[in-house]
Amino acid sequence: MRPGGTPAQQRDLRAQGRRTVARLLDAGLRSFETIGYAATRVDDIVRMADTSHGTFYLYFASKEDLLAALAKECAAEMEALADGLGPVGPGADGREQLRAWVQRFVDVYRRYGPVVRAWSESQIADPALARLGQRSLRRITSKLTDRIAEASRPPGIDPAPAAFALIGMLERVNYFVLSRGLPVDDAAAVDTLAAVLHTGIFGGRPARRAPTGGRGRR
Amino acid sequence: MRPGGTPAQQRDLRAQGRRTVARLLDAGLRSFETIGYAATRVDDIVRMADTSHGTFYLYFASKEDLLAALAKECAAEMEALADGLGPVGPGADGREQLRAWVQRFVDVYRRYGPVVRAWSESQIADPALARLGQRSLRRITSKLTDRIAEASRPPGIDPAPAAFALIGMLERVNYFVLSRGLPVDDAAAVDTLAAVLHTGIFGGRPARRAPTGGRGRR
Amino acid sequence: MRPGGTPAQQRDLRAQGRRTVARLLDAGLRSFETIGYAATRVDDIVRMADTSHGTFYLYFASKEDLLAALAKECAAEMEALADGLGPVGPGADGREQLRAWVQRFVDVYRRYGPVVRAWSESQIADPALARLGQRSLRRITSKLTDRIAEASRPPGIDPAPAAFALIGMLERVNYFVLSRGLPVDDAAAVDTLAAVLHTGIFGGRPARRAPTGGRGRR
Amino acid sequence: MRPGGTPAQQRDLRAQGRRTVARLLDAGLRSFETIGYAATRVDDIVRMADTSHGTFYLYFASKEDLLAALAKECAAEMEALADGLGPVGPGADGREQLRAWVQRFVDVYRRYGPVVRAWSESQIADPALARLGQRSLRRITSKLTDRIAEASRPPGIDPAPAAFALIGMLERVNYFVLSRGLPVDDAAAVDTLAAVLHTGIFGGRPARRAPTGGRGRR
DNA sequence: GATGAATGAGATTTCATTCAT
DNA sequence: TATGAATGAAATCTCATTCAT
Repeated sequence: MRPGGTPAQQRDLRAQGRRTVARLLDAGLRSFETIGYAATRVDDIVRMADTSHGTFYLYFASKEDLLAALAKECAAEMEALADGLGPVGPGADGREQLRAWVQRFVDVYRRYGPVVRAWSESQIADPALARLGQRSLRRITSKLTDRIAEASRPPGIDPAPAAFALIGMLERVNYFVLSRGLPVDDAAAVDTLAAVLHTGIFGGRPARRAPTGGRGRR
Repeated sequence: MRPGGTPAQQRDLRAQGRRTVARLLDAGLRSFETIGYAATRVDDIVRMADTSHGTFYLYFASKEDLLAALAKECAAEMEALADGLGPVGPGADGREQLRAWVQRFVDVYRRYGPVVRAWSESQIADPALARLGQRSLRRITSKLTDRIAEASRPPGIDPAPAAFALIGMLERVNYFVLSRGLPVDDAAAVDTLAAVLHTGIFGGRPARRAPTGGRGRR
Repeated sequence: MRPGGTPAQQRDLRAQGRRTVARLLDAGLRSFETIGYAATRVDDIVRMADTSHGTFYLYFASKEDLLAALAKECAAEMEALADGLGPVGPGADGREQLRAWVQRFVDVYRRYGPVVRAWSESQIADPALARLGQRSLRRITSKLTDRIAEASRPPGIDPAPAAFALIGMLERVNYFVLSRGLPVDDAAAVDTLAAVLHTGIFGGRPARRAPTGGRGRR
Repeated sequence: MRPGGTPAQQRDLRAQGRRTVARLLDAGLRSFETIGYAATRVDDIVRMADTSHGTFYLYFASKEDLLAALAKECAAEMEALADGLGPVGPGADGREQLRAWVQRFVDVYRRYGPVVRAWSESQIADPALARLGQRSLRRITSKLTDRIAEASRPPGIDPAPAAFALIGMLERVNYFVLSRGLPVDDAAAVDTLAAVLHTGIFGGRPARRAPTGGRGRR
């Protein structure tokens, strides 16, 4: 659990060491959240984790190594999420299932959003890390592509770009709403996202009468 | 036209100076595109613009100041784009109109994408710049919100989050496809985006028979 | 003791760190002495202290911050000096006491002269530093003003400007004689200063034996 | 009149050129006054003189060259001032004469104070300029030394250091009172300075009854 | 296991001076 | 005579990483 960076993996940590690793990972995540990966200094992380520079390098080979550790956690979560999406039918239950899945995405993103963003930021960076990201993104979109392809999707929808549209829409709306404090109600956002995806991508029939929405809140 | 940064605005430039400003802005944009804002050094910019550090600081107070100048241009383009979207009807012409608009977004983003991304990256950074971004985003989404609200949208769609979904989806797909070399055909992407938005957000009727879609991915 | 600059005060230093701070302070003082504050480069200081730029900024925020640290030491010394001046009587013992005090001023100035001068040089610069200087000067002159006011001073002497005259005369003569190599004997300078101050400001009677004196009024 | 710097002296200026030189000299003086010589940028000077960098170097070889031009003016004034001090008698007329002379010093210093200070600041700087300053200081103090030596000075007063004390006291008090806004009345300062010098250095008899002082203003 | 100290390469920024018009 | 543009050497400052205790 939470294996830490390269140097940490070459030893077997005791309880105290594992706690320190966790503190550093959390501090990194928090700082990436607040000021972004690029702007985060190792000093910020160790101050937040209430430890020292020396200790940081006891467990991580570099700042990027810590990002990589977080990224592995994040990739695992995201892939599990993608795998958790079953076939989406056109009816009300399909929509409801989609809604639940979007909600799960929100939960994961609330924790790992900073990592996802750091990933895009650190454009070329470490090739190994970049490959990890691309591989993960490919797995996720390929799973989604399959789900879209098998659905009774409307004409004009090409499954591959639609998968990118799906994941991109989720990511950005979550970013806008969670990280910036945008003036949008969370529940309404989840409902709307599910509706757009269902109707627009999975060929869902619009809900007869919207139990929650339709009143056009602003 | 292309007013340059803070120091440049306090003098009135001659033709030569204006040319240099333009060269620096272009070089900055190109470098942000290639290696990202964070990774770009002032040195990269001046080498690309074939001038000296001293000259850079004659026209811009800092790298962030250059970003701000580009951001103003970008905000103007994006707001014009938003204003250019007329009412979207549910029929084939509504869909076609949306497709054309998405294509225009692609064109603008091809130029200013790096700025848009830098904007999110440089999270809190300079407050004035952050405010500019928020104001601009608000204007754009508010315009889109109006268009969505007046359309015969499907139930379950709340216009405000839908506007964020719209712009977020466009932004990310363009980023994936344009900036990363993702394995998606451009035209198919535009068609699919237009279709998702039309059906999923503006309550458009699905096209009778999809002329472009259905052929799978590449 | 010797608390260092702003960054140093936010941590608690160990012995090694305190030694480094002291080395930097001494190197700064020496360089200010030799070539003046304005002409001193951080590079001069770190070379003299046999350390690196990085280390300098570990303990001081800037060259000015180091000056401020020295200034605090200097202000404390100067204020202690001012407090050490007792009532000055008109007789030989008053004169002798004044002479001893002037000699102590010389000793303090020999160490902190460069700081005093840098203080006036860096005219408005950092407002906090300027305020510190003004406050200190006010304390010193106010103490001196009191001593002058209580002495049997000659008519025409207003204590407040006289205090400035006293401190100004001491400062400049020390600067001329100590820092520039002006052709004046140190002991004669101290004697003369004490005599001028005693007779001219504190209403002292001229010394008994004197080839030119003896017209002994009062 | 106001010959300008080295480059200017190699041409003969027309009216317009002479006006520009004067504007630059004044701007320099004003800036030295406000923020000091070291902190003054050529840019400050040309902006204040409402002209350009190119023009500056048309008339002055460097920033230091402008200081040198001002310094020559200043040295001439100061030496004339020193020459203007006649023998100082011990009586009331001697004191009055001294008072008038101190007042003339104040007038000169009000204009050239910044130059005097820049002179001390720019410690080693250009050797030619340094020599000019030392020569001028020597002339002035030597003249003053003679006047002190010939006066019926009190015992314990060595003329050479006394001359430095005299000029140093005048300089600093003027600096404190004129340049810093110190809480001292100008007229009282002049009276007090004259009294201190007369009694303390020139062996003057104290005034019978003090017209201004004695009540110990603060 | 943990820490504060130190480093130095590299990035940013300044500014006196020269140049082209 | 005047100007804005350009320069580049030098100065300041940052920060990931290593080291000694």
